[in-house]
Amino acid sequence: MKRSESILKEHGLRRTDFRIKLIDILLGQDHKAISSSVVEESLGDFDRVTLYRTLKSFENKGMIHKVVGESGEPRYAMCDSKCKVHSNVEEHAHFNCTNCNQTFCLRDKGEISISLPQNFKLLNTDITLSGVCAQCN
Amino acid sequence: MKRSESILKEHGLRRTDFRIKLIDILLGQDHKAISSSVVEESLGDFDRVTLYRTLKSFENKGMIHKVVGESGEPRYAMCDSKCKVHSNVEEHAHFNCTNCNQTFCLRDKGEISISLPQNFKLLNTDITLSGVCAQCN
DNA sequence: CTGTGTGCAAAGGGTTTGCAAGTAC
DNA sequence: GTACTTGCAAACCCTTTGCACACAG
Repeated sequence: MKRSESILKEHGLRRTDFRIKLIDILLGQDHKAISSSVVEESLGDFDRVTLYRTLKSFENKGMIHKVVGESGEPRYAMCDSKCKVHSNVEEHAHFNCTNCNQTFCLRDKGEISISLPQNFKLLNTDITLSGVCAQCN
Repeated sequence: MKRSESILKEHGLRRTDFRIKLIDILLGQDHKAISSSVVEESLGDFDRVTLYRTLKSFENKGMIHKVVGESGEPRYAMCDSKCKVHSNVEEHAHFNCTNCNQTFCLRDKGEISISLPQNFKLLNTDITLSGVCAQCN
């Protein structure tokens, strides 16, 4: 069984062609988060509505996580062991290259020290770095 | 001259009723970033297109900064001395309350230590915290 | 067979564009 | 008077919803 198929089975979702293709695309991104429009380019023949619904269903199952960058355009990446978005905790930071506009999932969550106003309770930290990636440097 | 008017003059923009009203609304938020829909509620009689254009023009002038949270909904806040978005550097972190959904501009930029992949060049750090604010706590 | 998934059409909502009229300076 | 602003209408684009058909299990 392909990896994409076992991922679907693990999460109790039916193994359809569309979903397998989508997971394969996401798995092929090597820790980069891509937008739905980029997914579309790779999908070839597709229905946009199905894509949206499938992404949402994957997200709900904790299979993928959504990153919303400065542009507001949502991007998606497969979750791995360091990805616990379903419990509202981002386990890694993201990096957006200002040149090629690609978004990378970093291995590191990062350590942050910041002073909050009185009586504010911190639950989650979302860190998005930007700069120039290795390819563009 | 009102503060809002002098801000406009400083940035070389004409002092129209709409702009003065908008700046007054933003100044009245006490370091909270608000969405355009919230601005609309305060504006009363307004034209949405003018609002979008004015926000964009203010942003380009470095008078306000835009924060895009997890929802992807853009929010805006007046810039102060600690706000240098026009040079692509965020000088403070943001905090989003998961209860009241308000976004606060923090005084602190925060210190972060994180390891980047080889040859990545870091230019900017965007930190968005979430949790419960003092009012909701 | 049954419930889940997909495709199509249409609606919804936020944002942008074009253009004519209005107004700050 | 001139260039900048505004208001209105319409276009755009992404996303969601409704519903009938298709298909995995």
